[in-house]
Amino acid sequence: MLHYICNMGVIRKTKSVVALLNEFNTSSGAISVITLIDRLSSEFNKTTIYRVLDRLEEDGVLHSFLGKSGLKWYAKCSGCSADKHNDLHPHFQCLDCGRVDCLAVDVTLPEIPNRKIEVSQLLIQGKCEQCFA
Amino acid sequence: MLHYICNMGVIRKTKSVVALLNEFNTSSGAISVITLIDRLSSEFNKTTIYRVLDRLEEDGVLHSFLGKSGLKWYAKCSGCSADKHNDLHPHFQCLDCGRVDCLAVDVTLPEIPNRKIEVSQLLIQGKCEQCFA
DNA sequence: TTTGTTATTGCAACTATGTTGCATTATATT
DNA sequence: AATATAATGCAACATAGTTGCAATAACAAA
Repeated sequence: MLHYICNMGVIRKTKSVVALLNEFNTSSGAISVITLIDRLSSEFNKTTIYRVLDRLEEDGVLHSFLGKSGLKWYAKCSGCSADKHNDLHPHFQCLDCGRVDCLAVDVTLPEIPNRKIEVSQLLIQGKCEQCFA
Repeated sequence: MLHYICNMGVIRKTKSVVALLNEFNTSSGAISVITLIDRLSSEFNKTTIYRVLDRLEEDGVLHSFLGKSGLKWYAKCSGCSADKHNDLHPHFQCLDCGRVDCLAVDVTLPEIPNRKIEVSQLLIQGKCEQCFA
């Protein structure tokens, strides 16, 4: 059940951690914090949800990014650890159904003279596979 | 002085419009809404500032995007009108000084099968020309 | 210049997302 | 079982942005 609890550092296997990991294991794609709070706020305080997500991100289990309108989303990391983060893939948000996915695609950033690139965030919007009829 | 008031549709030349356009004419680069409110809130209500920025964007005078942490930024449009928006350039945010600029660079988006791309937002972060010693 | 239309503004109250401090509880270690 | 401390809940707070509405200002037309 807890596929992602392996080398989780200082994270304890609490009910909220289990419940949140379960959310990400039973659905592909990314989930917004708002959605998680909607689903779990009868069981857990929203502060707890924010903090557990923080910890899971620190440990490389999840990664976060901002969707359109600045809301925070989380998704399972593939190939990330607490040491190294592979967050540089783009995210795709469907303008019809709202679904958000990680794209397993390499982005070639443009050459920018005299600047040092450290992070990049690429959010692509359009119609997803289901809504693109 | 009012370089950008030309074909402004239904926009009236009010004091707040003049003041906001002046901010963008006296500085290159993008300005966050928060900064604009800081600078102008003794003269204008923040609601007014939000609404004028909205209108200027609708008219193609400014364009907006979200910086890191989801804050809204505005910058002068070059080559935009109320009809057509050329927002697809990336934005660069300096992690040292906080400065944000539009990059005059074409981005080649990756090919994504079975999806229709409508918008994309690319935020690059690192060290800007000044801070990159 | 005056008048009339309506776009624009200020204000106050509100919404929504996210954060903080602290006392209490639960987890893992010994 | 005892202990150390990570994790939680709660309440209060912080911040960005929005809404409704009455008052005001900009512009066009007379």
